[in-house]
Amino acid sequence: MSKHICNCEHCQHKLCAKNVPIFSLLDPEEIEKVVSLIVRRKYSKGEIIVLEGSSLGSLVIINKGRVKAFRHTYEGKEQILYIFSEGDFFGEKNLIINQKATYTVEALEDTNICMISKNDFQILLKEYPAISYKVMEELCNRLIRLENAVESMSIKNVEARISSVLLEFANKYGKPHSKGILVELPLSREGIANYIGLTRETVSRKMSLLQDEGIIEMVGNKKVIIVDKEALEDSINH
Amino acid sequence: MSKHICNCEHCQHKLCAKNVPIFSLLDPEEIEKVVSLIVRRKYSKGEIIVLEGSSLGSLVIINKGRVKAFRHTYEGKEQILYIFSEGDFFGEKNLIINQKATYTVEALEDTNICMISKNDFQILLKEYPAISYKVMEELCNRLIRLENAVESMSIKNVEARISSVLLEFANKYGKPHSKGILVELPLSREGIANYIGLTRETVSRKMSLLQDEGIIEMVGNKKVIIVDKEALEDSINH
DNA sequence: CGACTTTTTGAAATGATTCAAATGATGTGG
DNA sequence: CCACATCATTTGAATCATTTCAAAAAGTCG
Repeated sequence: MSKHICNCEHCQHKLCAKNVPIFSLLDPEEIEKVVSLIVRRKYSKGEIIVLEGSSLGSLVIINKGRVKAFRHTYEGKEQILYIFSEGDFFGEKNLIINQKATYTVEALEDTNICMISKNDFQILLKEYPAISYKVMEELCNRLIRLENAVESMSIKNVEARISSVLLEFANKYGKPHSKGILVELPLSREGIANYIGLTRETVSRKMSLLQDEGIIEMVGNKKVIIVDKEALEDSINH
Repeated sequence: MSKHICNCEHCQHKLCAKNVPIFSLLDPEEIEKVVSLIVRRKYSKGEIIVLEGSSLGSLVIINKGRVKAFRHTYEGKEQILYIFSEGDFFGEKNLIINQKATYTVEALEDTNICMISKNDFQILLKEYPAISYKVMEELCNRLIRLENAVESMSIKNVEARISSVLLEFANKYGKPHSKGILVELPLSREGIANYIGLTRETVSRKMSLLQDEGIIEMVGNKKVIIVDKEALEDSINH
């Protein structure tokens, strides 16, 4: 990981763009150009950044914070599709295929974003093919994530779905801890339920079960320690 | 739709590549170059084209026929992720992020494919940015399809899921008919079940129900007439 | 036409959901 | 820093829909 020059309060130093995966192949001069096109904005926890069905007309890149992307089903439930954090982007569907937002995006915590207008981004894509390549990479990764989600949701074994999600969070947000891996959950029980298509009660019951088995340990409502990662992995494949 | 010069038995005339969406922005000269890189192959119904976990090392474009892309869950069930037909491609994950196949691909009928090696395709991407753009477009569409699938699978109302799939098939494969839209189903009842995460018995029961309501009419096992498309659409949103 | 495969239908079992209540966590103001 | 009010989580019991297993009916193909 290369050191970057950034000690400003809101990460406004130009070289920050270097840390955004889709711009990572650009050289400093090109980064400068990208940075000149960026508009910054801040959102507080709970604020809506994009509403399903609207057309934002910009690519949004997360600079700091976490957001959830979800849809409201007609039944009133929300289905969470993605959790985006630093370096992730969204709004690409509007830029690439002129499609209105397929999900609502809401800040899970205080969040800073960078926006590049449709026009500017299309120019960038043409000028720097390396960006296209990086975007394709990320779209592929997102496809894999959704393919896994579809498989996971077709699985009858609900415990395996919970294990999957806990491992996903552990890989993304986990930190070493004396008892295992400490994970700050980005979502409440209800959020987790909406992420994997269950009810909050079921999530609660199954997580308690995993705790009884000594596989995880809950620390308050917002943290979990993965005590036995292997057991968690095993419980997915049966 | 521009007329193309093609009267050969297996569509081997060069200009056929013009009909592949990702090459559609290229001019005749460029198409020629692409065509020179293509290796053709045929598969019979039921044959495996790619096995999950293998690395094919080529982009595969379907020239004629239909295939299903699926995974085996540990429970032994198969989860179908995509049905690809003429003009669709797969194998892009290996080329773009060096990822082994995330699904098995099997021919649903006799199928002709075109293959372009990883190396050649990467050269094409660099040389013709228009291809990158088209690939991104298609990846976006695939994301939308999977996002819909995830939402659909989290919905409790099973009848709505069946209606969704029937409409999807109607849009892709439907033909006008005196009673409505005649659809040649690409999948058996069991296949449909594996596509939307249900059992074949449930699919059977719910389709019979739709028939009793006069919304569809089954013609043997492999065809369905959508009699009342609006009612089908309504049943999704409630 | 006849053998085989696929689909349909029936009845019982299973497991998540629902609704309700209790317990536990969190954050605020005194 | 504690007490209280609020919100989230857990737990319990009944319900409901899909699954499962089994058998009959219908469709397909040589």
